[in-house]
This record gives sequence, structure tokens and C-alpha cells, in this order.
Amino acid sequence: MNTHLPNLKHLQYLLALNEHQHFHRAADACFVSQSTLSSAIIKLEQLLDCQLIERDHKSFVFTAHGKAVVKMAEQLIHNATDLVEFSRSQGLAGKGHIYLGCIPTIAPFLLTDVISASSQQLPDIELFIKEAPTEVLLEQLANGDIDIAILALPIDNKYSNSFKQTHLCQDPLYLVGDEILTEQVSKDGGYKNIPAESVFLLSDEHCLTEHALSACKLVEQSKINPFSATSIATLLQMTIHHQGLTFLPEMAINKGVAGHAYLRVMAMKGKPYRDIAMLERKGSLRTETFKLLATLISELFN
Amino acid sequence: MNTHLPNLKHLQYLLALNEHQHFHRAADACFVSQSTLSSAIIKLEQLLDCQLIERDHKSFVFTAHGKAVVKMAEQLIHNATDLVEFSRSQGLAGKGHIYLGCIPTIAPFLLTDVISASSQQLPDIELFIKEAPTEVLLEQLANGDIDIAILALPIDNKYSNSFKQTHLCQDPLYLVGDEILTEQVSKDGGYKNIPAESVFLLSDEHCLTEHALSACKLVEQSKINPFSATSIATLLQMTIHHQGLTFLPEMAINKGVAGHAYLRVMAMKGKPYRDIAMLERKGSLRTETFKLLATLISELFN
DNA sequence: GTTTTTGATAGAAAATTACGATGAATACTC
DNA sequence: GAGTATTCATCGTAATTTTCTATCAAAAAC
Repeated sequence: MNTHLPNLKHLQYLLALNEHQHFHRAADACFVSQSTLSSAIIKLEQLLDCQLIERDHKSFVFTAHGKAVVKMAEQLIHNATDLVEFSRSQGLAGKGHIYLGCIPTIAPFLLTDVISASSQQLPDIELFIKEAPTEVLLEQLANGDIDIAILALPIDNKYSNSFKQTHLCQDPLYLVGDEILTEQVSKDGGYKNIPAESVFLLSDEHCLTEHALSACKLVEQSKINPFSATSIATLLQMTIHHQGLTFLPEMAINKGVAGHAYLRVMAMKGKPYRDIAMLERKGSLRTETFKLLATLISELFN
Repeated sequence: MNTHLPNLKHLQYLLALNEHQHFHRAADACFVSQSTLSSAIIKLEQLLDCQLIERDHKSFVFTAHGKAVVKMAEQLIHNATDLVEFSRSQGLAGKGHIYLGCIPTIAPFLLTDVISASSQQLPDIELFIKEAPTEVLLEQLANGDIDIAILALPIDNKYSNSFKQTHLCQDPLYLVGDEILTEQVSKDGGYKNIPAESVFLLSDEHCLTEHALSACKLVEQSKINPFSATSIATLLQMTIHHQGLTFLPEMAINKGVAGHAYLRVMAMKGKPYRDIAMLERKGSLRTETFKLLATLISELFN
């Protein structure tokens, strides 16, 4: 807090004076009295400690410096107006920018559809996507880097009770992999007869791994291959190459990722699924807007 | 006059809040009370019609949009501060930008010296030069496009009594040209024995032409070549090529423009000269600054 | 010489901004 | 678990800033 800054309204008066070259007409254009405009200019000159116009009792001219100030003021007013107009559109339901975070095992299968549906049905909303694992998303949501997060439940985090959850859909998990192995598992109803290290999983920060393990009730650590993939694409490549098994969510399969001739896709016992939800901060006032987006996403999957 | 714009001070409060992430510390940094800052933020949110921060009674976070507003506000405050600081330096004696207009028969011989001397002796002044004929300069001076004009007296213009004149120097005129002709003129004390069309002049908008004619008392129109040059360089080329005569000011000759082997330079009868003066608007408050520049220029020529 | 135009000024009114005290909700301490 | 501290919001009042109305002074127009 150092220099005193001018009142933007007074700068607008200056611009009006420059435009109309006449105190009374400029004042009219600003819907204020002539004396208001006159004293505002004087005030500006005092604040800026320099002469903006030279008067000779009947008329006036802008000084060269006055003209330079006008140019700068125009820019300033323009930027300020931008800021206001930009903000105004943000508060209303169904409008504004939404910063949306999404976990990597959802993003590639959900977001293209969401973005195109949203640009159709919610044309006044602009989405800005960030992809990050659950823990990072929760952090970003808590500190305001993103407005909403789309991820798989449950979440368990120091912030989690300051978030509001909106359930979006259930996403079933499937067993995917080598034909012989998938049939073996199907016949046995378990994993005891498959070779060691034949189950491939994503790395630990992906919650999908957790879901898959709890869904298949795989307890023998030896069946799990020590390589851990960091993306579903890599996971599938590893599975194919080593003739192994893995678990994929339906939304990925629907997008054709398991379309490789070698792969078999098989429903699992107990029809396990993951719950996909949208999170927002409880303090947010844009619930209406976010609900519109949530409804749109739900409808895409039901 | 349309949208209401925010108070820049309030935007500064917002920036302080962003920086300190704490109402009380931010308020301290702005030298206001915590309640002032708190209500200023609320006021901003009302004006912008959106949520900038989300509070939960003990703490708060900036929304994604709040962060965007902070970025824009930073830019805005920065520009506003620039405007103020830029202006502040303008009013003081010996400081600021000076927009200086000069006629083309002075500019090339005076300004390089003036600029270098000024940057030495008046380092806080920055000169911006415009070159234009007298009539244009007077117009620009009157409407504030330039702060001061340097030109040859006398001036006679609808604005001229709203200008203040500062005499800078006397600039003697010399007869320049073909050896035989210059000696002829010198011997005769007049122009009756030189060939027709052997006197070369600048075009009419250059006041030097007027000065030259009144100085030499040349009445016979037939002696004047119908070609009229638009610059001293061209004038000299024409004079040399057609073995004619012309008139040049001392400041041009001192800069070596008449250094061509063929040319003779001869003082004229009655030692005619033009008066060089600096003009400013009577309404200007920067007289002190302009006087410093005038003194500097005078000293360069005395 | 009077009227009109134009910008400045003074004093009162209105609006805005700021302050101090208090309150509510939460976290911290012992 | 009661007491203390921290933190931001709120309320009423005070100070400041902005604006208005009316009037003035200078110059131009008629």
C-alpha cells in the first residue's frame, strides 16, 4: 500500500472530456453535473501532480502529457471494464468458467463426451480441464485451483468433509486379458490357478488399482506382476505382451480400448463397480451451475 | 458512462488478501482495519456479482475465479501505478517528457546539439521531436500536440497571442552560390546583373524564403528560379547544378552544408539575420522546465 | 452594452469508505 | 471440557469523498 491511485470514475470523466472537448457536454455524457466533472479533473491533476489541460477561461486544450494520460487511462478503463464484465458472467447459474479436475482413469473416457455435450447444452459454460490423481485433485479443490473434481468414491482425506459430493454414475469393472486365463478365472471363480505375476495393475496412486483389488478379492501377492503401469494404455500393452490379466472400467471398454483381437472381456462375479462422483467445496455459491453440469454428465451414462 | 467500476483501493485490498492469505495481516499491510478490508472484499463481490473467496468462519480460500480476478487486478493496479508515477515526474521543474516541434530549416542544425546537451545537463528531461513547417507547428502547439515550438520570428497567426515567446538566438543569413555570381552581387550591392532564374529558394511554406527575400531586397521576380526546393539539401544541389545563388542561415553553414568546393559563402549587406525563438502556450505551468531548455539552447549559440 | 457561453468555486447534501466494538464459529490449551 | 485465542463478519457511527445546486467571472457574440 503505497501510492494513492485515482478513482476510475474520474478517469472516465477525463476520457469523456477528451471525447467531447467540452465540460458541460462531457458531464452530460457521464450523467453528472458540470461542476462535478470540473472538480474531478482538478482533483486528478492534483493527484497526478501535473497539468492535464490548460484553461483560459473560455476554453481549454489537453497538454501533450494530458493526451498521454488519456491514452493510458483508456487502457486502464478498458481493462477494468473487462474485469467487471468477465466477473459478472461468472456468478449466474449456467454461466462462466468452470475449472474441472478429473482423475486419469476417468478423464480420457468421459471428458470428450462431456465437453461436446456441454458446449451444446450449456453454451455459456466454458470448461477448463486438469487431470491429476485423486490426492492432488483434493488438494487443488481445497485450495481453489479447481472448482469441481470428478473422481471415484470413496475419498478419505483431511479435506473430505468440506466437500459436497454429487453421485454421477456407477462404472462396472471387467476382467480383461488373455483368453485362456480369463476363462480359467471364470471357471474357478478365483485366481488360484493362474500363473504367478500374470495380473497387471496401475501404479498405486491410481485409485482404480484399489477398486480392482477389492473387487476381485485377489489376496495372493505373488500373482501380481511387479511392473505397475502409469496409464491404461500402457497397462493394456503390458497385459497383451505378457499374456496376462487386468481389470478395466466399463467406460474405458466402451471407448474401445480393449478392442485388440487378443483380449477377452469378461464380467466379474458380484458385478463390482466403482462410484463416480463430482465434488465441490461446501462453501461454493455456484451449486446451481455445477448441478447443471452434473445432470448433463449423469445423463450421458444412463 | 455505463458499468460501475471497482475502487482501485479495494482491488489493492484483494491483492493484499491474496498475498497474506489472512484478513488481519492483509489489513495491516494496507494500513486499514480488518473490518474495512473484510467489507471491501464483500463489496467487490457484490459489484462483480460473483464469489471471490469462500469462507468457513475460520478460514477461506480463493475460488478459481477469484484467482483469475487477482491476476487481472494485479495488472490493473500495476498499470494505474505506472500512470501515476509517470505523471508525477512530469510536473516538476527540469523533469518529464517534452514534446518539441521545430521547423525544418532549424531542426537538422540545432537538434542534435540540443539533444546531446540536454541529455547531459538535463538528464531528467526526455525530448520528443516533431519537425513541421511554422503553420503546422503553431496549430500543434495550440492544440497541445506539442509542448513547445522552435521557429523563426515573427509569427503571425490566429493563435499567436496565446503563446509566450522566448528569444533563443540570432541566426545571420548568408549569400551562398557560384563564385562569379556572388562576387557580382557583392560588387553591385544588388541583383540587377545576374542572369534570370539564377536565384534558388525553398518552397513557400518555409519561412526561410520570406526571410531571405526581405533580407536581400530582391524585387525582380524574373531572377528567381521557378523550381522551389523542399529541403536545404535539395536547394543546395539545385544551386550547385545550375550555378546559381541562394541564401543560407549561419547555423546551416556552421554544420558544413556549404562545404562543397564550388560554393562561395558571403556575408550580406546590412548583416541580415533571422530571430530564432521558442514558443509555449501562455497557459502552461511548465515554464520553469521550458526555461531551462531555452537557456541551454541559447548557450549553445552564444 | 447586453446576452450567451463556458469553466471555476463555495457550501450543503449525499454517498462512500473506514473505524471500533462486538459476535459467532472454530481451534487450541491444560 | 471449560477457558482462551484466533479469525472473519456485522453493526452503528464517524470521517472522507463525491456530487449537487447556485453563483461567479471572463470572454465571445450579437
